[in-house]
Amino acid sequence: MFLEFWRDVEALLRDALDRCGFPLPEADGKVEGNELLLEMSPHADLASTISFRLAPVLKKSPAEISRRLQEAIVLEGKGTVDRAEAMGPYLNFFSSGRFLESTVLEAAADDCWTGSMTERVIVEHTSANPNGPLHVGHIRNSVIGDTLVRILRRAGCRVDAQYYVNDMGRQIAIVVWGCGRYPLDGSKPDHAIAKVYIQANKDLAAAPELKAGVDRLMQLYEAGDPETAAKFREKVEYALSGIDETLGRLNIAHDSRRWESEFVRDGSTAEVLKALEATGLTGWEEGSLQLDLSGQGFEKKLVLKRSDGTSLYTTRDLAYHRWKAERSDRMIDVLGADHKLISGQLRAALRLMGVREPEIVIFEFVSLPTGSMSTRRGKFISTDELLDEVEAQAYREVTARRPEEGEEFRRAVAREVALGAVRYDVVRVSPEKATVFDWKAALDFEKLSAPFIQYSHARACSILDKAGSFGDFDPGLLSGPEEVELVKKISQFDLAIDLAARELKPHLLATYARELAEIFNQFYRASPVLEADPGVREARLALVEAARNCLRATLETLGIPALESM
RNA sequence: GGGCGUGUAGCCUAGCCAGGACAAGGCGGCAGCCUCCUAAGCUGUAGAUCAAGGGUUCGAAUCCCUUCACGCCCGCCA
Repeated sequence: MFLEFWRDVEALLRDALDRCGFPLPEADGKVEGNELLLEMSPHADLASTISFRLAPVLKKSPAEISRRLQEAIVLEGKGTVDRAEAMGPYLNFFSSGRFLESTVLEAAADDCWTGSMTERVIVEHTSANPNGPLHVGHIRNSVIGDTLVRILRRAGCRVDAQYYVNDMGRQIAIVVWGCGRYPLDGSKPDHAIAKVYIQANKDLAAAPELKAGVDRLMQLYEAGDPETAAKFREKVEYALSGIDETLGRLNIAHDSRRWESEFVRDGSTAEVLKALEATGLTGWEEGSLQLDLSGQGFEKKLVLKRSDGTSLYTTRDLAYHRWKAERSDRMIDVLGADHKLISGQLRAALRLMGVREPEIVIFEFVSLPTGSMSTRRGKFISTDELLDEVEAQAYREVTARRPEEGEEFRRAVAREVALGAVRYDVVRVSPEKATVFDWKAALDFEKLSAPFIQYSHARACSILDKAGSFGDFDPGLLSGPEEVELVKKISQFDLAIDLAARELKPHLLATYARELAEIFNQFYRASPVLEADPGVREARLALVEAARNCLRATLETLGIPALESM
């Protein structure tokens, strides 16, 4: 679809540059992959501003360069391109009727939504400490991570979504220690663990001498004491079962878990330490092993081993990343902004060891109107609570709109609308923006939201359902402006996926989804389908089918259920 | 104090990395559209010195410098 059009335009433009004897603009290393300066434009299907770049080199006006290029373009054999026009300094390209027709045919056949990437990718996301439930800060990690997984799969990659289980940290030792003092009540496992964790922290704050008990647990666990290991394993698994349940409500599942203790037990953490010592940049300070990263631009030394001999999160993480590097072509970590510094140090240390560095997607924090969240202090809105509230609101909405439907239908719709609303609300904002959680916005199901997109899909389904089967169609009859716009937007599915997959920007797909739904709704309003004249009716039905398939593929890639009725 | 990030209409956000054709959406405001395929929809309208100041450029929301505001980090926590 659109990527093919893009490649055809590139070929035409390169060829024209050749004919004119014009050079490619200086590749200043920044324009990588787009030295022809092609961009989306409201004035064309694809536009180039290359003439501006060439003007000082050729000592000609941009308009003249565009005119010469247009004259030099030979369309022959490029079926997706209809024409090129020099519009002042700009060079505008327009897609052909044949391109639009084949887009409708492919999309209606529902077999054009997977790209051609083939890399093996490991995406690590969520990886929350198993010391309590996911809260509304964590879901940003989970939703961005899972959406990236889905986008990369859609692009063609083989993806392994991993949860890195922090079972060796102090937090977990505190949980295990706390469980020795307080029973877990019968509530949802992750919530029950949090209660003990919060109480244990209070105890420790009140009586700091108790800390020794926690330290001792950490040492025993690191040493591999079987009884301690069983306790840790049990509590962590218990918390994870609750976390998994919540993730399930969000339509998120990991393919595998890696426990950080694995990397201590199998000796790879020790190997990493050895490899780092071989760089000559490590040293012992006050009994702890530290790595000097000043050559990599980090002032602070990185502590690799505590003075009591136990390892630290970062050291184990280095072993984990070495493991991942050996098993993937791309590895991607989704991390909160608080990990910016440490992940930079991690990359620097990997560089020193000659291990490929991960691509890191950093997202800024979600805070409450009253301030930042904290599991330790019990100050958070849990994801479960959020989903419950949104679901209740969705239930009220669907009951008001579809009173004739049964309880089961309304419950099911409410659940899927709520899940979609929460996911979309998170994914639509670019990760580098800090956000403040807002109940009112979370419960708003209007235009800039998942239900808006789900609704478009349901409308398309409704039309197709009423139409039943229909015969051959001529896509050439789709010439109204709303029809053409819709086809063009459908064709851009592969572009949206490709861009989001290469740049790891899931919010680009959220934007695409909104635009697609919006254009479908405009088409819906302007173009009767079932009552259209024979011929036009079949063509429009095919377009509705194409749009339905595209909406469904887009929603699925966003992890949002594509409801057929709501 | 140092590092990183953010600042776009009353509110939330896209665009910024790869500078170019009128700064794009949503919420809220105002005005319309259901004898017609689901109105969770569609149409119109008002609302922006793109934080401030300087610079680079034929051209800056976008690049550079300074300042201000907010967030995060600077732990033998994760």
